[in-house]
Amino acid sequence: MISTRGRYALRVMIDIAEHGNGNYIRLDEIARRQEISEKYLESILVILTRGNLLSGLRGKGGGYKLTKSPEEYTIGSILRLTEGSLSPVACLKEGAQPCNKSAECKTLPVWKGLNDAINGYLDGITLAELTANGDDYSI
Amino acid sequence: MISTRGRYALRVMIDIAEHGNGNYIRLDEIARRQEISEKYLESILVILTRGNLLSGLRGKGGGYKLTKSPEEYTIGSILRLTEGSLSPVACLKEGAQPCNKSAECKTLPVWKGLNDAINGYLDGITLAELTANGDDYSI
DNA sequence: CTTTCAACATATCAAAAAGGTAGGTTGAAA
DNA sequence: TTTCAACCTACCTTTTTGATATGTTGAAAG
Repeated sequence: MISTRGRYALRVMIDIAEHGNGNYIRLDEIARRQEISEKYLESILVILTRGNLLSGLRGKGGGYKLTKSPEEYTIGSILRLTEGSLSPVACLKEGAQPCNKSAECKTLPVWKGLNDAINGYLDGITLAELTANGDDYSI
Repeated sequence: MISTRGRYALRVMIDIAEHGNGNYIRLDEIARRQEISEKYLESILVILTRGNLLSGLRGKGGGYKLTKSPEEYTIGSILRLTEGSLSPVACLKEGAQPCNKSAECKTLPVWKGLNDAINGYLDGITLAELTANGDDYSI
């Protein structure tokens, strides 16, 4: 359900939040710390950068840093970007053409409810709550 | 996330609950009504039968019927059987060898909470609530 | 102003999963 | 003993996942 792309993305965001302190961090440093291959990690950082969750800077002193403070990222926003969508079924994805049987579909309310449960849960947690210096997020 | 296997399985269970009335229903009848190919549907019914959610009878007058009343099936139990698992990550699947980094894993609590949210929601709905004659399950 | 450094871009690839098809076998009942 | 319909095994195509390799651009230090 959640692929390595999304899981790694979340780990990376935590890593940058904890070690960044507003400075740019190099890709190879993150890769080493998180034990992810540099090349695969790069493809994930591209997504996060294009989605404006991170900003990248080239050349000496370059790397990646957060574009906002950890409290402003929900886990849902990170995973929706990297996974493409968190919808349990295709017909609930953003921009999906509506199913012509949606009126009589007996299962649709289940998927809608599940969708809300998933997104609601993940949007209730921020990146700050997962970092060492963040608040504890246990319920 | 939820594949056609699980989605079809749920639709089929609703179909049998609504049209069965304790009698055996033939596969081709369900396939026609649900507009699913007989062969693909067969592979799904095998899973439901092996998992004892349905019982099958061969020969004339044969088919499939529920093994218990619709109120006794949770949606979660149907989907867990057909999808294999509803865990958002591999390390939370039943019988997965525990990750050696689980102690320091900052993301594990997120996955555990998500797992609980998903299974809790889906185990809170029964098959009876999705059938025409069942109760409305809206919250 | 050129060298260095590190992000950015593109192309390719193998393995696994999803989704579906085909044909034959068994067992229950008429 | 014939018919019917579930059951079983094997195969196949397409898509997704999870990478790897090679080269290009742009920012900054010297």
